Amino acid sequence: MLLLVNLTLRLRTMSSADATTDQLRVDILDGAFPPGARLVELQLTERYGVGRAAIRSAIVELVTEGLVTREANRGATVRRVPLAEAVQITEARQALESLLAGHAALNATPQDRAELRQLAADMSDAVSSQRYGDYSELNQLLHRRIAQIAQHEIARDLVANLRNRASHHQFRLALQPGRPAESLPQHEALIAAVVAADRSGAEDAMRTHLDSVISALRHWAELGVEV
Amino acid sequence: MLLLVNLTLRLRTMSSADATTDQLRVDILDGAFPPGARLVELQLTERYGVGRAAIRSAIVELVTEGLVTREANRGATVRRVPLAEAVQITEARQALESLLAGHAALNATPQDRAELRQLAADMSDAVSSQRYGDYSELNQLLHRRIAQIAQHEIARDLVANLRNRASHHQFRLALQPGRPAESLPQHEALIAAVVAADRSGAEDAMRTHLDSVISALRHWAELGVEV
DNA sequence: CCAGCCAGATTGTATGACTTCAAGACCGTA
DNA sequence: TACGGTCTTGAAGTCATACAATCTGGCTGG
Repeated sequence: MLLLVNLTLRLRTMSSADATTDQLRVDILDGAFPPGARLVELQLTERYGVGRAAIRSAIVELVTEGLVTREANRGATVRRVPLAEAVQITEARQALESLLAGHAALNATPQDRAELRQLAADMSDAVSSQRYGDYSELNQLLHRRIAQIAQHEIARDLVANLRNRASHHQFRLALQPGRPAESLPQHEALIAAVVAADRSGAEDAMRTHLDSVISALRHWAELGVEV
Repeated sequence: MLLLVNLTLRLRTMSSADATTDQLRVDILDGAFPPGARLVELQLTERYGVGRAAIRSAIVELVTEGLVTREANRGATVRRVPLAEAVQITEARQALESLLAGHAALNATPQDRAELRQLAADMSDAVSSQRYGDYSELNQLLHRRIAQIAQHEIARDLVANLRNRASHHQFRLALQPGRPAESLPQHEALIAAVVAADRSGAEDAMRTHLDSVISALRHWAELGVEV
């Protein structure tokens, strides 16, 4: 029922331009348009079967989201995010996700806490049986659930955008050998604190977790790794 | 010289559509379009002397910035920000501006520190001679300078946007009697920590300062104050 | 060999026409 | 009078087209 309402609400709000924006965003995040790819308006009108107006609208929106850059009379390209910027993005995420974790610790319902406990078990299983793809998905799910539980729309939206911006680096980092072993206990500590309604504990756990992501990124930066 | 380069760079990037976006944003923030005002595209084309496309582009951008809402086939209106949301916005600012204050403490040059000291003196003067308008401007200047000194573009941009979103409430709060007397020592502590290159001190001072803003907003919310 | 110029490609912008939608006016009936 | 449905209208949503401005790359002539 709620789902249905939600669906019709989305349909009501979604013009073809908005739908095009979403599709283009997904295509960029999925790598269909890799960083540096040119986004030529006419080509996109064919690809998505809409007019140039819709394409321009989508590009404007994605520029403000930081996924696309535009030069006057030169056109739009998929933004290439340097490692130094990925570090800043993750620092901002750290500040905001700590806030979310703290709120989640306060607002979690008994169902939420049970679900989080289950999630911790699933993550542990995935790592011990070396299903790293599953672990990566559970990882993202955890961050999303924390954000939902916190009931803090402002921070949630900002974090979602920041995650998109750095998704390329985030993805590469998750593939790093040894990362799961390092991050699992951090995630477990985070979940334990949220389940225990320990606000400052949850904030600290999230901060610590993202500290380790940041230092991994910084480590790469020092090695001169480039995209 | 640097200014000139910057200027031409802006001109190169600024199409009339982008300029229109900036003007419309300023007009909204200045109150020329108060919260709830309808933004009818045809009227705006006359006001700004540009085509409908430019107006639509501006509206799309301001929607993603959270200043404007849009309903399908109904049009755009200036967003009305409820107090509860202003609280969330300020909480997010707290998280991000603490980060900025910490970085500013690390990155400030001797010139920056001298300037900040001067700023503290000016603020104190303004309050003691009851020039509250000046104090309010110096207040904004301080936050902007801290953000510049921190050299953290990601957080700086996010905070600038958050400030815009809540500017209405922020403005009303600044007019509150007793606010300057409460916030002045907090600002002085913040400046002292940044000048002393005390990272965690600066973070704490910024957090404390915005804590007092948040509780003032919450206090209003409980009184049932509405916009 | 190179400076300058021309042509193609692409964006920037405006305009007109048409469709879709929602709100309010209008009208007929009980 | 009150209710319910239909009609009108205002505005957004979309597309096609046109033309100007600008960049790019290649060609040409000295």
